[in-house]
Amino acid sequence: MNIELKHLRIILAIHESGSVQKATEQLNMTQSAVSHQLRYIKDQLGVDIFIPETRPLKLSAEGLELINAARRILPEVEKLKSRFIDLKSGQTGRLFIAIECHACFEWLFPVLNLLREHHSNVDIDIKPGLAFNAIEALKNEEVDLVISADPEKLPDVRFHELFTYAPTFISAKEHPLAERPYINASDFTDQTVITYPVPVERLDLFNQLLIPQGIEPKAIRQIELTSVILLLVGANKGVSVLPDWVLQSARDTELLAQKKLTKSGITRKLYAAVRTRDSEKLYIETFLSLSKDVFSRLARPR
Amino acid sequence: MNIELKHLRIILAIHESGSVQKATEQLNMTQSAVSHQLRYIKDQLGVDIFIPETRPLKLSAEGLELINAARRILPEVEKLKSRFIDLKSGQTGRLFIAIECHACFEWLFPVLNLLREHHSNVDIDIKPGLAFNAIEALKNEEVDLVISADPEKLPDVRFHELFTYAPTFISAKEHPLAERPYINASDFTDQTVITYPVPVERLDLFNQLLIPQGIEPKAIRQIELTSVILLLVGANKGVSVLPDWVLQSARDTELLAQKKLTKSGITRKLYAAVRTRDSEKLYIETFLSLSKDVFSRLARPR
DNA sequence: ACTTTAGTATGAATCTAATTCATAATTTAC
DNA sequence: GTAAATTATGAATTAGATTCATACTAAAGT
Repeated sequence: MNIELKHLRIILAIHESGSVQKATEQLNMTQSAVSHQLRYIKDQLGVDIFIPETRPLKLSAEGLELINAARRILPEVEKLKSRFIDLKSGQTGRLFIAIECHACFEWLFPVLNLLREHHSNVDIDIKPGLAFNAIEALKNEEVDLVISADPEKLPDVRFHELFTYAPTFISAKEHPLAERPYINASDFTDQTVITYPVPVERLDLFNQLLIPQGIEPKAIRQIELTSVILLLVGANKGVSVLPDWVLQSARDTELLAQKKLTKSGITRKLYAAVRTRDSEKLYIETFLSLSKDVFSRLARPR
Repeated sequence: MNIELKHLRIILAIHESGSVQKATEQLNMTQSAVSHQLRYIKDQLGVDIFIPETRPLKLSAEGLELINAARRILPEVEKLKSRFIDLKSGQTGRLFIAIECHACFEWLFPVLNLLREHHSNVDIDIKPGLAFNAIEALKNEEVDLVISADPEKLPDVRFHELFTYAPTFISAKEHPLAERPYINASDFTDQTVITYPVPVERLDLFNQLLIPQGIEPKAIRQIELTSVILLLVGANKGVSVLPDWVLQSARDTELLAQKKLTKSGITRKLYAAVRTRDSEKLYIETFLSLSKDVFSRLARPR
């Protein structure tokens, strides 16, 4: 016994319109096609749905049951379909984010709060602990967006540029290096560097400057909170390198000296990586534009 | 967006078995067919159901929703299908009965009580007020079975013979006609005849004997209850004609004389008329065999 | 009761969609 | 890295659905 949704729709249309003829319109079928299908359905179920040779067509006892079932089942299917329309367009969905850049919490939190206001039907969350292999997690759909500074050319992943920033050296004002116009890699050899508690390869200072030049600082001290890093540097317990926008938006920077790295300065770009097929989803687009908004406000010196 | 039950079944089978390959068995499809369908479904819904290039196949967030929906919808459809299997076989259904023969209540009630015991899932009822056009009501599915003494040759209706009976004359023992070996039509001209309250054309006495011979009795008195008719006849308030089995099963017949009608006697047959397509339904068959059982018990003189 | 009209059923032809076969491309396991 | 298993794909085939033309049936009008 083969019964499909199409058949339920046909039976329902005939019953509600009162005749095969009238049902043809809403079904977009010819009278003949409907009639053939009606016969097929009858053969499949083994019983007459409509009492033969009556006009207007009258449901049989069995037909009534079929109608009742159709009225339970079809709305479920319609709900499913509109759910998928929403999912596809990004009215609803899931946005799990992995961040490779530790300082990014600073601007990401406000962005997500705004995003939640715009898209209350989207499940938004930051997934920690995936930073090292975030792009892989993106492909596996463990996460849906990765904040990364290292774009790759991948067929299924698209990197949307968010903004440019400059990793910037900071020290206490009384620190000897505070006199320099800029800081070189070699200057770090006898310094204690304060960093976020992540592998050094993921820090701009190391992957852009120290590792390429084979230089190691005297000591590394790992601190979680940006404000504590600023405090320790201000107290001359070490030096650090943070994105310029962190410094511009932070309070209590009057004790600090800020210097560019290398004579020409280092600049980096942050990207939001998403699966290509998610790119045009509404909440992804909103995320991108909100990120730029929030960043431009943060980066504006106070 | 076109989505059918077939598609839900395919997705569910793939997910539950873990791979397209394994799903082919329970779907009775080749791997290629499943793969083509999977692609079609993806195109229709506009999203990936399974995360591409992973094995074992892993559901995407959207795929999970689809599975959940399938698990809601498919059991409903299965329920519907097994309901129709039951309906077709006669495990369940409706048995509305029209009776053209008024005396038939006598054996019909016990039959229906027994039938209810055997088929608790069948909705059994007697529909009064359809007696004159009962076969039409049968075709229109207002009723499902008609007790009739007048079989017709119809394409969609089958008449199952139930049993033979003899319309039998009764009078008080002291009544003049009680001396006769048998009763003729002409004997009724000066009699008061007690009948059920139905049109005379539907009474055996009239349609078999009096109307063909153009004879009218002196008076007709209509009484609903068989026992009251017997009482009145016993009290010599009139004569009557009832089926022999009514007389054989009734108490208080010692005051009555019973005579056959005409020299050769009149016999009639009762039939159960059902729509041909219902003929092999279980509860119809049970009805027929129970009717014969009950009748043979009733007709056995006590 | 007969004729007309509207609706329904049906067979053959046509068109569309599904399936198969053969084979390529991927992925996993060793 | 190679072999084994799984999945994807294109072309050919098959099955299924639809159309067209027309026959049939039931209701409405004369």
